[in-house]
Amino acid sequence: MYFRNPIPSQPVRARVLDAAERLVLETGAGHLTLDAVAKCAGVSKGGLLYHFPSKDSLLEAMLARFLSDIEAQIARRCARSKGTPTRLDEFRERVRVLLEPHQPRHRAGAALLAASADKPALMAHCRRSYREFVDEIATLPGGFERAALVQLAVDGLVFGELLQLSPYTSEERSQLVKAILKAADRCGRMQ
Amino acid sequence: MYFRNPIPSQPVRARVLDAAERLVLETGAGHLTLDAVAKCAGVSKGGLLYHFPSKDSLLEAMLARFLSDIEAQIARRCARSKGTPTRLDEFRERVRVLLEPHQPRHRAGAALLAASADKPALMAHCRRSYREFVDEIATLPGGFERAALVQLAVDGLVFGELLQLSPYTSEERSQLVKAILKAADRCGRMQ
DNA sequence: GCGGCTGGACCGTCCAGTCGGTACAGTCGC
DNA sequence: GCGACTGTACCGACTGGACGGTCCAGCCGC
Repeated sequence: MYFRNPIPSQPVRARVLDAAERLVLETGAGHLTLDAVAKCAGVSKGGLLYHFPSKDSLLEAMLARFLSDIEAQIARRCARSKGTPTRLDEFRERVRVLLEPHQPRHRAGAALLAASADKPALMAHCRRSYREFVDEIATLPGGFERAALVQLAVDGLVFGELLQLSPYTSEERSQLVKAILKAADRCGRMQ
Repeated sequence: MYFRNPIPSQPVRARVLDAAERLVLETGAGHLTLDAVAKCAGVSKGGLLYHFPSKDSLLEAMLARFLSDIEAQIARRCARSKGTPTRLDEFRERVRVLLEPHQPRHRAGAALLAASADKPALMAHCRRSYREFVDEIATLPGGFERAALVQLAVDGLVFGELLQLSPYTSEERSQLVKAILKAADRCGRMQ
């Protein structure tokens, strides 16, 4: 399993993962090839395959980084505020993290597109992770439904942008983000 | 342009498009190959290429069918109810159509994944179509924000399922669908 | 001089698209 | 009514390039 490694030395790996994400977003998940990634990351193909022995392992690493990055960012943001964070705090920070404007947060979501196109089986891990999250938000005062609806809206916006389907101007987008955050706040209130 | 053709004779074309959608969902957009589509549709490769002279044209046809199918279904559902349908009626029917349980509505959404993976430029057409829709819902009594949020939740649920990321049980799903429909109804009321 | 790391030539497979065909229905001059 | 010809639908071997992955010869810090 490539998920949850002790994180080998960073620089090359990180550059490769960055390159892979960029390629997915700029050329489409179907054009994510090892040669293109190597070129884009400034590594030789041999070098790439030394760090990621197969394309699958690259995809797994992309997903793993995507998941751990989100958690790390949420933790960092929660730590910044005083006191121990509540479930609601975490939920709100997650929404904020996911909705951060385009660069570079979205780049990470590219991992989902790439995995789904190339090896849908890899999505199982993310689905489990999503499930744990859903189980947690179900304990919010507002209940499962309210929080899940907010999360769905977040997903809709993010996926729309990842697929280049989102038609919103940046003003409309920030208007929507504000509305979603407000809805997230309501998840802390009993209904 | 392959969009908006006078619709050539159906049977083979439809079978091919069905096969392409199935392949995307079952094997991932990256495994949508002409040979696989031909085999799955029970046509020879030459036969396939007679109807769709290139892979791009197949993708365009998938998108075109996806878009026109949605409109057709909305129109059919609106026609079923008495009186001339209002904007709100149309909006609600759109939500219902998109959220119809898995088969075969989702199959059509596969077109989005395939196009985004293979030829992201094709998404522009869909984005424009989405934009027109957004402009329309902005005129609902509840305003742009409320309706857009509902639509985002719809998108989130659908894309989550297309990417096999959605972790919801079927009870949870129908609970969420009910909640989304209720929210759609609120779009008809002044805020 | 050894081991972690990099470079890039090379290989077999896969894939989009080509091409030369077959089959058959229609039609037009005669 | 018949043979020459045309257009439509379809077939599948083939090709050239791309792609994932292998192999091995270095390079450089220690």
